[in-house]
Amino acid sequence: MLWHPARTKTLCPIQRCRACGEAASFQVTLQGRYLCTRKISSALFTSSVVRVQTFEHLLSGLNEQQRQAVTTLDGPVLVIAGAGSGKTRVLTTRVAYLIANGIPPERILAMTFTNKAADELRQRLAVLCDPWSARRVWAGTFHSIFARLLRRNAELLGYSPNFTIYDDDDSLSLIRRLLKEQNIPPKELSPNSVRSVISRAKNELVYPDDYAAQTQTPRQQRIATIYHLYQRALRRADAMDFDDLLLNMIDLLEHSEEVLQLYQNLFAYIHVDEYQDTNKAQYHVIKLLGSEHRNVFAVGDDAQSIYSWRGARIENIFEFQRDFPEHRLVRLEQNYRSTQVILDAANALITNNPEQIPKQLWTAVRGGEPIRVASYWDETDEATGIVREIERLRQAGLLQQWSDAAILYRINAQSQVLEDAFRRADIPYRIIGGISFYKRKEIKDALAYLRLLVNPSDDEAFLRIINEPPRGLGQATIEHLRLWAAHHEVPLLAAAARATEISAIARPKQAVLTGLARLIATAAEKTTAPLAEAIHHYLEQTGLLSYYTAQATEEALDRYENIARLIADIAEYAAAQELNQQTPSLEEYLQRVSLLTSADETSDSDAVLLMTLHAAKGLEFPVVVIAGLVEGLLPLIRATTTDRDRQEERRLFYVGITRAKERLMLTYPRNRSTFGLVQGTLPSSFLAELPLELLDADRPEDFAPRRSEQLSRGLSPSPAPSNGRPARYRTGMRILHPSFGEGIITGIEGHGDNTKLHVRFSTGGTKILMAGYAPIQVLST
DNA sequence: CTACATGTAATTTTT
DNA sequence: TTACATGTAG
Ligand SMILES: Nc1ncnc2c1ncn2[C@@H]1O[C@H](COP(=O)(O)OP(=O)(O)OP(=O)(O)O)[C@@H](O)[C@H]1O
Repeated sequence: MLWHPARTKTLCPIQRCRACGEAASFQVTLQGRYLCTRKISSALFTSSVVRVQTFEHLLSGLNEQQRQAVTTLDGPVLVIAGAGSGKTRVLTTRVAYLIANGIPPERILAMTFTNKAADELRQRLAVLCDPWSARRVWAGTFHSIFARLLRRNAELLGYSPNFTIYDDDDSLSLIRRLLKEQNIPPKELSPNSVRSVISRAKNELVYPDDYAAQTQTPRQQRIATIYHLYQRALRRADAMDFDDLLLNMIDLLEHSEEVLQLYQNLFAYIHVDEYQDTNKAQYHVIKLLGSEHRNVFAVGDDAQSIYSWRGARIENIFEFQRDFPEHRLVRLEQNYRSTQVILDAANALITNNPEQIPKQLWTAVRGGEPIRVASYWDETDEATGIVREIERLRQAGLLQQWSDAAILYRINAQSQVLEDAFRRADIPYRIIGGISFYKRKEIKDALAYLRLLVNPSDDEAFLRIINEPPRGLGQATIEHLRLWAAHHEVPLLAAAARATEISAIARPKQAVLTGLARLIATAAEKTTAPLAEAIHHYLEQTGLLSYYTAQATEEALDRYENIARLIADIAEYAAAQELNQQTPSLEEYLQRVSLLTSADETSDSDAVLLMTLHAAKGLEFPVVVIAGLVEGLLPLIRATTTDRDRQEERRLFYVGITRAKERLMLTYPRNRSTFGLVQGTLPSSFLAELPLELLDADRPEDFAPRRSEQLSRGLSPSPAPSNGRPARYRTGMRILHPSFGEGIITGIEGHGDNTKLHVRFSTGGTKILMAGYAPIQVLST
């Protein structure tokens, strides 16, 4: 495995850029892997007393186990440890330690879960080492790092370096289009389910041909066809979806031995945070990159694995142990985040998951405030109660700043009521994630116009804007254009430019199309104008801006403002780039935007934070409120819920609890209004899994297990989870459904969570309802 | 081709 | 309750 600088030069622009940096130290380390690393580090240790002190300084904030993890430089290291035990701190310090040991920062790879976490890593490194080194480390999410690497090597895979990244919406509308072309009505095969099947397949490394080969049902065969067409369409549009970023990275590395060696050598040290939530494809890349030098450092907690629905595999932990048998396993046992009370509650909860790796966790913070469990009449009440409690804490001086408090919930929809309550109380709040700025319609439209400048083959973008603002181009015109484009195998934009050749389209519309194409082509030409200005001008030309200003409704004005904000954002980006002496480019901006994670949206205003439990992973707050502890919501129970899902819900709750440093409050409403119909709820069964003596509950009798149950729970380590659905259905039962009205059960199909009910409604129709999901009320047996 | 009206079904979590 | 999709009238 020798280094070939000459050959790599053409493949990897990083090497060329680096030439202006510190060539000397670079060359020394380039020769080999661990041998040279050790040589360098030992040389530094012996030659410089000052440096040794620096290392001590780095290690001073760590306990013995943490030090071991940090200072094990060579070979694989796996850190498996509970919440708040300092895993992220260990990872950060270790990167700093490597740099202090003379490892060039650009040879260190660190995969984080969000871009924000990567930024924080760099900020820490800037303090621990120096800002210049911090900036050179390869830190980011799997997706964003892979996107960068893929751009550099795009041609090798048959893409252009400016390939577009399709987000969920783009994929979905593409799939919709393909279904239509195949004459499959969305009712028979929902675009959403096709997308999720394809995505799941990709996460499992199942390619279209593999998938087609293993189809069993006609439905799967249809999906296989769509999957195939979908990949072809993506390629033609010079686009990748999120999953492709991972798959194509694998392709790239397996494509040529040379490229593989290049990156195996470049990334001499590989780090993965939140390792429990990596999927098969991600692990595959880790293995490809790390199998030679074996310097792979992974930290994680199986009890915090909450993304299995996205293909994450806890099994990757065990596979790591198998594939890197010589690894050093480090366990961290001291929790530095939470009080004893909070930690005890979390530990008690998680023991209900029999499959979790057992972990000891202790904290030096004795005692702590009991966990408040508050009950409210309904969700509005609940939100008001939470806000009042936050206000009370603030007044009592127990909340230094608003942002020391976070409200967590299971689904985004829950934020609405909370938002209203905060607004009423006039307390600053901020929603993390949810419908982000970049997902708004007008922003996506504007971005679609921009995408076309960078990638003229981007058909999804073109279809998005072809009649936005309205230009009188409707279904018929679009259909003709599409047929012609398909026939001539050119992108839609190119077809539009040649619209005069399409006789099926009326003259006036041809002119509109060519005009639009010319406008885009002109804007795509290089200008000397500053980026944001040029874009502003372009968006004005498209008519998008005037479309909104002309309407003068409040909504339209809002949209106009949002686009203005987008332009301001671009200007800000450009300024930041120039500050770093880098040229801003639209390409880079668009890539950044498409790879934003929900945690990334920054703002320094002091506000109470509202986010989903998923979004809270890795964060910590002095005060945490978890809202909506209602059976069916947390744990979320759907028709398809399995026991494994239930365990994941429990882990999700575990993640939530362990975000709290000092105070934890859990709330539930006794009634929930769904579609305007009020329904009684049961408190989450998870509440009964928390030791009662740690709680300060309004109505413990609502959820606490009865004495006899408590005894039996104590005896059997893994109680069979009750599935929290008290209603048992029988044929002949009379039931009430909020939208269908009264009906009689005429048949029952399947069992457990898959129970389907055949119900004949008094209104005449017969429906098949999912017993676990449908909001059914039993009237009589 | 667009705009409006009516009916329908629906609520996970996100890179 | 709302959001979206489909159908119909202009
Ligand atoms: N040795 C230590 N001494 C003091 N504080 C520490 C130490 N190690 C970690 N901490 C602090 O403990 C808190 C939790 O650390 P960190 O976020 O790294 O834990 P984690 O294991 O990554 O947590 P999680 O898995 O819950 O995300 C942080 O505030 C961190 O600064």
